[in-house]
Amino acid sequence: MDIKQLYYFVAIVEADFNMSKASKALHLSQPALSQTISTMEKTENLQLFERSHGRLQNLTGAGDVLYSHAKDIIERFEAMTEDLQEESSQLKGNIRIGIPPVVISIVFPEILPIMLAENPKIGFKVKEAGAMELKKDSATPSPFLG
Amino acid sequence: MDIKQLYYFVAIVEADFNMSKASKALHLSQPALSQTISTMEKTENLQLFERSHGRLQNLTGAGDVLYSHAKDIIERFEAMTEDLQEESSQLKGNIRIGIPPVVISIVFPEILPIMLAENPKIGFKVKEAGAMELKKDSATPSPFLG
DNA sequence: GGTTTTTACGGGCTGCGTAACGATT
DNA sequence: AATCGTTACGCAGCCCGTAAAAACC
Repeated sequence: MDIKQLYYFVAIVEADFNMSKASKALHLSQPALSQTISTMEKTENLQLFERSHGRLQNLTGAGDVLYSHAKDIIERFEAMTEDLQEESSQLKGNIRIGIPPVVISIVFPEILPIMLAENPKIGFKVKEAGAMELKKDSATPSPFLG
Repeated sequence: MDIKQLYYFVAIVEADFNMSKASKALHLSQPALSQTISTMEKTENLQLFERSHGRLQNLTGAGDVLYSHAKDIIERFEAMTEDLQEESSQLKGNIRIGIPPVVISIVFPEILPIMLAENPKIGFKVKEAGAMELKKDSATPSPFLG
């Protein structure tokens, strides 16, 4: 059993037990889907769908059990994925910022809190000094990214 | 990302960040484990462990996030597996039972309710008749499984 | 030298697509 | 005829184990 299989299974249910429809939604060939489900049923030794007239008709009892669990797990799985993507997109490292007092009085209250909130992993080190002072201190091209 | 990978990851954390130890617990070669984690980190584009001195030392922030989610998902996954195994072990079909009155008076109250409770999917059809009558009706060897 | 992790390499398994078939409407 | 599902087949990708190396104790 595998997350992907849970996705496939749920997709079929939510495509009104129509494998062809589900396979399109999954961007997967229909035989691949059929085979996956078949393998699943054999491996777990249970029947998930009621089949008749060569079509899927409904969920069996076991299918019902699987469906509710699958929905739950998928939901949590996607929550995890979301959190992880957020982590991976978060910038890390240290940024030294030098701003003259006149500028910081405008920039700080508006921009900095947002940057800090969106990137808690960044260590901001703000140095407040006159323009002359900053120029001397900084050997890097930009006063904002050093 | 995959359930199996979550298992692997959690195993490492719970083996005190010792891959060799974890690999034994997982019945998996240590290089395979190392590679899986490495692939995971690259694929998801995040670092899960703090590494230094050629060892794993601790979880990173991202690792923390993954760990809590993973524990949760694994727990639910195992709950599902348990439920499914129960489904698959349940016997299905129909059983015709023929018992003479003298026997049924003993068997029914003691055994049958248990059988019914443990196997709700079975359709029990109990026929009560004298021993002679049953023998005539049944062409099958056992009076209990036909 | 003993642990621990990473890298390299090769083989077996599996998941998938294409194709063909079978069943139903 | 059109739709739906299963079966057959071949290939690419991966997962893993063995082996070897690198880093650290």
